[in-house]
Amino acid sequence: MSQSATRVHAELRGEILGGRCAPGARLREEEVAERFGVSRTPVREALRRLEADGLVVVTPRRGAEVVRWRDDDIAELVELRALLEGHAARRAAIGGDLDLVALGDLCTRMEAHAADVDGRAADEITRLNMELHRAVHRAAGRLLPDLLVRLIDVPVVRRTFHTYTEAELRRSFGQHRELVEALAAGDGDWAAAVMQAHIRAAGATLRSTRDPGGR
Amino acid sequence: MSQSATRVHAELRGEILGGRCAPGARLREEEVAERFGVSRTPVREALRRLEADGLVVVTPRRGAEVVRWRDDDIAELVELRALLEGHAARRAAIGGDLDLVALGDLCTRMEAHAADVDGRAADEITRLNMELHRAVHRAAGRLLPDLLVRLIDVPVVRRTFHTYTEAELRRSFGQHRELVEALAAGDGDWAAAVMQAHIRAAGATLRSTRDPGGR
DNA sequence: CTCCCCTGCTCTGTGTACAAGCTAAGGAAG
DNA sequence: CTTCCTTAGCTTGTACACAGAGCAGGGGAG
Repeated sequence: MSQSATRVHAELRGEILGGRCAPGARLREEEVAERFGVSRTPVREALRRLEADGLVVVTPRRGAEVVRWRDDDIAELVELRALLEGHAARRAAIGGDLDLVALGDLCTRMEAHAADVDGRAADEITRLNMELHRAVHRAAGRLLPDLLVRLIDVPVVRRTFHTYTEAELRRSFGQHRELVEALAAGDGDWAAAVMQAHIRAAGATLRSTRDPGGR
Repeated sequence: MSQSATRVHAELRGEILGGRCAPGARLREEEVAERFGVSRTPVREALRRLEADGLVVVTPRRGAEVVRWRDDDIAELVELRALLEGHAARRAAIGGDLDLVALGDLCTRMEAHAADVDGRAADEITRLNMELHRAVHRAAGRLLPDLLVRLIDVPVVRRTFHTYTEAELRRSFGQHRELVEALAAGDGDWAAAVMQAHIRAAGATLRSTRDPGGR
């Protein structure tokens, strides 16, 4: 949209996803405006877009505050991702036009970081992973990507790859390879199944990380 | 959020959904502002919210214009609704707490309008129908309703019940009754199947209306 | 001592003014 | 006659100012 508003939106988004903004923290317009060196107008627009992304909740006369995620929400989120991304994989395998070579390249680049998960590699893996998923979404339709925006980059996702064990990481990469293979074969059911497993496995890892003792 | 912005948003939303705004029509901020007797500020916010709803597309230096729906989009939309609403019905049947009496009451009130579809009844049926679906969505989770906002009240939906034959209308109402029965029985698969059929039947009616000769 | 009311402050909601960018139309040159 | 450049108009993007609604803190009364 605008220059400043877009920039503020992206910055705040990064801060929230990166955990640098505590859940429940209030985002006062003037404070944010001063911090970014702009007026309140673009800040207001940025906050509204964050609300549309589901990252903040804005109450009529109280302003915006960073959304709090409950455990129930996380579970529902994994469920919906599995459903929608599975559907996306099926559609992409059947009809979507996607660059299989580029997808394979993404896999290769992710696997190159398999050794050093502890360093900055996790961020890069997160980025590449998101790029791969997005490519599948785009191939699946026009409306689907916009729907998934509210689900894919939720706060917790940001930290996911940091907490992966090497075994989990290899499984994840293996599923990526299998997904590409299923897409290449044009097998919708296969692609959907792999994607569902992929998402649910990530969900399980996430759950064990946040709640080590089980439920 | 605000008073004026909320009002303008609701009004414009109604105009777009009601077909009083032609697809592709540009919505200039000052023009809208003058029409509603407010300044550009709340209008801007209303337009951004419409963008979040997927009802307008706003291009950086060109402003907002009413979204154009292609036939492909409609098909994808029905697909996604069937997927997500089916999921919602399953979740609602299994765990969600919903007022079954109230749902039955909604069915009764809809059926009362079965005779005169031609009059103002169609609008009332649309409203009641939406209320019933929303109740199921709410019972299914916290994130789901927000996702479905972008899908449920798309322009074409508005005109749906006007074009229903009496037979189609009866089938639709019958499916509502069956859905409530499945929900009462706590049978997730049953509820999901009925809902899927319900959505896809509506999609078929929609398709035959827009494209009488078939594909 | 406690509870209620009042007052002051803070923050959002809205109005308005200015600046920047895009589009299109008109004129001049090849 | 065609094409490119320039310029003018329109529309959005941003900054700033004011008004109104909550909320908190303090003071007074019971």
